[in-house]
Amino acid sequence: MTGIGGQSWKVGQLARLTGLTVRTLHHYDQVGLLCPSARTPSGHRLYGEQDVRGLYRIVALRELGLPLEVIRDLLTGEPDLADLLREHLAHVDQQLAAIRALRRRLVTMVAAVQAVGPPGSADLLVLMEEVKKVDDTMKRYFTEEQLAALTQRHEQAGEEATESVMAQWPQLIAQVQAELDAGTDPGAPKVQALARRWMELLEFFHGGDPGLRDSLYRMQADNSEMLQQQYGGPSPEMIDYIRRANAVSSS
Amino acid sequence: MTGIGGQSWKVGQLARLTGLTVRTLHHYDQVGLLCPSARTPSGHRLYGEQDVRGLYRIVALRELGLPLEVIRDLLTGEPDLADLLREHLAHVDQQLAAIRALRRRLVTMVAAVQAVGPPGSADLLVLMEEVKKVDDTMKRYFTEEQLAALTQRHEQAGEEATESVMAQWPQLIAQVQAELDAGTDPGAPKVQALARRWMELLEFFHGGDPGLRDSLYRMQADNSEMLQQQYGGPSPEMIDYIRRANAVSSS
DNA sequence: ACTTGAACCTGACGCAACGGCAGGATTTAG
DNA sequence: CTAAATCCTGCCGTTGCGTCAGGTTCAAGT
Repeated sequence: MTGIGGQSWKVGQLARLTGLTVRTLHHYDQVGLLCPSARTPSGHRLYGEQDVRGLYRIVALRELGLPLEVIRDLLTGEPDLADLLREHLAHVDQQLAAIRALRRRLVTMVAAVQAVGPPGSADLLVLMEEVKKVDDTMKRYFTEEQLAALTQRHEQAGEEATESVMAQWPQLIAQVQAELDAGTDPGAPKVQALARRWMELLEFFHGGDPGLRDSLYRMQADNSEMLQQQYGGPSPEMIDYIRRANAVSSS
Repeated sequence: MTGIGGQSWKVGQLARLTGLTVRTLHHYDQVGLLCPSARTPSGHRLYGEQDVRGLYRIVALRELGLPLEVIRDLLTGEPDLADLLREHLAHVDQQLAAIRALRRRLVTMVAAVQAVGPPGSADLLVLMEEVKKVDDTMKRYFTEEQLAALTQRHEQAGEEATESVMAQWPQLIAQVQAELDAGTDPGAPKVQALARRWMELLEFFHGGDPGLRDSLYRMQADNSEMLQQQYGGPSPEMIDYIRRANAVSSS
């Protein structure tokens, strides 16, 4: 009655046809998502053409990440697909934000671990606290988009490049500190070269984006002691020294 | 024996102390992740200082998204935290890529649905096919980073701006088509204005990024018929017309 | 000492979307 | 007519707990 001699499939055939598993079709039957419109006298499931079409719709909606229950509700009566999708999109965005935050912390943690070696169980806590502090600090100074941009740039540059740049900082800081201690004039060629190198390395982070650059500077200025103590970052004096050096060259 | 008069906590106290739930502590005991080092004669759990420290480490690792089983293995014997974290990071990256792809499809789908109205069940399949095709096409012409940048820009611009820009395209295309049909010279002021408007709207997408712009142009050129039929995109002739108009103004 | 309310215990089901197995019936090819 | 393939139903396992349920113990007030 489901069709005038319409074709029909058994579970295994339908499974091969659609790339799903037999178990999945059983499951969909069980939860009332797709019940075969017929059965053989012995109880074998028989799917008609309507069923197959329905299945394809189910798969389509499933690929959008919708839960089966929602799909079922959608197929019986439609409480507005558009609204539902937008709502789902918001949910996906939340997940996305969460997993991006997780990734940030993980990256920081990996960097920290390979920088200071495997933490001796007690240090793990301290390390995580630091990682969280860094993460919070970043979040205070950068928008979600800017953080994504930073991550992007680092991915694009590749790991070895990032490590290379990171490795050059302590060296550069030491050199500048030496000149600062020696009282070298900011206008001296040596200091000018160092300042240029400094800006190049910074460029790696902000990529020329003025928004990123400003955020970076503000974070630097506001948290210089913390950065200095925890990561051997430059002191406020050093920042000022470089600033003066740049002022000389641009005047 | 666990300490010389060391302090101890009962589940509820520890729960309040750490912000976890009693059930969670029960669970950690059950799976062997954190078994209290002592019990009262009647069986109430007593956590010592060591246990509390252990718990904090567990929470720290949990916040990195590590599964409890892995955390347990880490705490008993350490199969190198650094490797483990890197491995986990790779896993997180996979999830990230998956959810980004999902988000892309969802956004496309939402846009399509609100553009053509709620699909009449049968159309849903066609729509999804189109969405997939668009997604595949985008993936062929843009790198993952570029796609992220596109999304970012749209998020930054806000939904209403995006919709506004999208709404202006058909109008602009119609106007250009009219001039094209009328055989107006590409150098005519009217056409010049339209061409400038054209470039402005395009700017909204590539945001001035040359890589994005090139990808966009290549995709346009390679898939003009498809875009034209499916989305009322401009014809190759129209593209050429605009190109000539731009050539005039830049010469 | 007695009562009462708060805190504690163990055990078990639920969730999301199936995977995988067991044990038995049926279909189909040779 | 037999053997292999396919089908059936039902149940446990997954992840990290939430949420009862039914019973015991603790701490305080009278």
